[in-house]
Amino acid sequence: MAIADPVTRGTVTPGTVTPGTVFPDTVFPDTVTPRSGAILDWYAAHQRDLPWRRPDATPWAVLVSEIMLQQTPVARVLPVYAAWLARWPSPASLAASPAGDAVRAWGRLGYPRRALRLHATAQALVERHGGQVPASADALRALPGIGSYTAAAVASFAFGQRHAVLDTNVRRVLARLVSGRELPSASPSAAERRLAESLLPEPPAVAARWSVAVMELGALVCTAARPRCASCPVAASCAWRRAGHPADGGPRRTQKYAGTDRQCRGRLLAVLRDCAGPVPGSQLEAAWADQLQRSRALDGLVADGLVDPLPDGRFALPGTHPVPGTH
DNA sequence: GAGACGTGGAC
DNA sequence: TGTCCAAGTCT
Repeated sequence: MAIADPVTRGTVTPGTVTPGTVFPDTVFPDTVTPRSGAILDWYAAHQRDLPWRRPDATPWAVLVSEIMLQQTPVARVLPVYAAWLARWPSPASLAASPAGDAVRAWGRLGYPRRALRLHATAQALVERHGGQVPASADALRALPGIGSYTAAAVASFAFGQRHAVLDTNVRRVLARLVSGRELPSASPSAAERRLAESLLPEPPAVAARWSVAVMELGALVCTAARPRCASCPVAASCAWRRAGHPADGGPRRTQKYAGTDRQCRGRLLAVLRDCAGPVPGSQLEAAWADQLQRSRALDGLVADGLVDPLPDGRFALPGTHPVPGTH
């Protein structure tokens, strides 16, 4: 008789299978293969205890974590995440606050437009989804700041659905393990998406767990630099390792930061964030010497909705100060 | 599809 | 010290 253990072994028949036996991944189509089983086992033993992975994490909490984690290290997210959910435990609570409060609470996480979009998403959830986070990946994808990765991640991790979750970690693991390349391409291809879907275990709950397991493997073991192959549960079947760890193509374009508009925007917004109320233009002038660049950056911040220009010439975080004639 | 968009820790 | 890098999205 067959025994179904969806989390670790798939469907096996006692007497015909011994633990640790190596099969090609085609032996158990539509179930959990030995390779994915090895990753699931590794995850069970080595996963980090992160607040958004705990059973009491709400879909809203998972959504908040996914937005904060975009391009941002876990260690820097943790304290902001905790403070954010303590203050805004539901979409409705965030929607009821001014957007500028969200930008201020975002602190120095970076890419503050994420705070603005998360606030807009909270409002959309109240207006169109009864204040709830939708379980549908398509509905999630339609929300501001939520792209294909985040939609799949929330549908998987908050609702236990079966979606290919293609973040940079998963893409790097698959590039090495299956394609024998050191690094993934600049953006996910259709072939990559098909590959990720083909590797997904069939039961939705197992697929969701597998996705987070591969992400964790990429974050802790199969890292971009100095991968810890000696600690990897699937090193034996890794195409990149078997090929001798060939280095990927040419020079990666390194993005400058010092002296850019980006840095200037960051400085200006930091002044607004660290002041309780509106600030005069003179205070912003002190934050950046180059007048032309400062003016351009400030215009950009206003255009993005991150800064409100007040009639008296001062500047404020959005929605934190009444602007006459806007309603 | 290339470029814009923050920030700070690690090596 | 400078470069690389971290659970992407939008235009």
